[in-house]
Amino acid sequence: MAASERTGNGGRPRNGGSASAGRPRSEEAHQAILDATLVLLSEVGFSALTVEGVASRAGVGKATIYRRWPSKLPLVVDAFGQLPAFEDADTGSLEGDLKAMLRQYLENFLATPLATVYPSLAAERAHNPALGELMDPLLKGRRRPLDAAFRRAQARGELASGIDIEMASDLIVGPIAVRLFFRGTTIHPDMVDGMVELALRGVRGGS
Amino acid sequence: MAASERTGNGGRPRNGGSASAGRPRSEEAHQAILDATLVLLSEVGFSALTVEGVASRAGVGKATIYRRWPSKLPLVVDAFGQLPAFEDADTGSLEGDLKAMLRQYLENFLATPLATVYPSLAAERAHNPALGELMDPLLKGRRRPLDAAFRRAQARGELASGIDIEMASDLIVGPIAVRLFFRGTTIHPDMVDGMVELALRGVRGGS
DNA sequence: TGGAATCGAGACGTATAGTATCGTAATCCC
DNA sequence: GGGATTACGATACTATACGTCTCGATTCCA
Repeated sequence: MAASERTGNGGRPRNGGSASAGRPRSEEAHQAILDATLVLLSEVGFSALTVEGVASRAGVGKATIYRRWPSKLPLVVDAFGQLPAFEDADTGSLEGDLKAMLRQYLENFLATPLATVYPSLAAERAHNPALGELMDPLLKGRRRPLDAAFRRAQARGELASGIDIEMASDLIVGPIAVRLFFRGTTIHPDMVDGMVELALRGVRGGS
Repeated sequence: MAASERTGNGGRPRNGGSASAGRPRSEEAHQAILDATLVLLSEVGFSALTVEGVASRAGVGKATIYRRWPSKLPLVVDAFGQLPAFEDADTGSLEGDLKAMLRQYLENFLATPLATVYPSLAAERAHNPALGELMDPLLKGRRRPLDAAFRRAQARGELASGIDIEMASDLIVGPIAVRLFFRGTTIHPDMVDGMVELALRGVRGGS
């Protein structure tokens, strides 16, 4: 899988364990390709991203790319894996944790052009189950600090233990995703606080 | 071919108001193109949708398509406009309204392959501002019944008048969009109730 | 009846995906 | 060291799709 090819030892020969002579794959080229992919992704977006463009920007031949990734999609998935994710913040309260993490994530990733990879991959996975399987572990990992905050809150007794954390996490992330990607709205960092409060207290609870 | 060629709004000539001789645009072709677009969209998805495929499926020439839509994207946007949206439900309570509307929308649209148009358009708009402007009125219109339910609840005193309806609406729609499009999860209609309750009462409010 | 704009069909040029083939360069094994 | 093996960058190649354009025929208006 692509995953095994980017697990640190990127410049590995094709056969992981068995005998392998010959020139090893260049780790430099590997990283240059991923970097170029991210740069181009933020410059022209996913649909205008061409493999030839990546090759040229990375200073490698096309074959060097196709030797590592079967197509443009897994390449972008791997590049996606190098993007900043949620960073755990343990402030002592659930509300504080969520606000801090969302602010950080917003400023470091969602507000950058790189964030457009997200809806592009979402669009593709709908008709490409293999892509979904490639993405899911990545997505899950990226969101882990969020789930951890909910679990800490439960441990503190701050949150009912019966709460469905997955659903709660969707409730926090969902509105931001919709605004950003579907409605094309920019989100001011200050708006994050209001959103978190609304999600925590509920629409009906009133502010 | 003896069909009545109504010069309706759909097949309007290039010049809206001024004099126009010549054969009028075929309303049949217009609708056939939109229909074929939707069929193919659900069959192969957006990225694999080809204008040639649409032309062939609709039984028209490519020029007939490009005469009406400058590119594939606006065509898909127009087709998108023909898809089922929220249907207003006035049950007497906000919770009832939301549950009913979401269930209906889920079953009539989100659970069908047609729903994949959504993330595709979201992906494109990120790097195509013109598309965003084309979509926004459509999106706003589709969500209007949802906003209306919130306003009714406010009028009944069921909901604090200070609530930001746009944000509340995002809170309802967001989790579903994230599950469906980003995480690739299917949503059982029964799950809608739990989501609405969580959004209304808040994560912290209780079970 | 003639002008105008349409129709379906498809040729055309450009661009990109993905494959295959160059000659060269790096590494392993003997 | 030397030979085998594999990767390297570069580029030619096939196939597909976009968007433009032309064709003769059709349909409507004046």
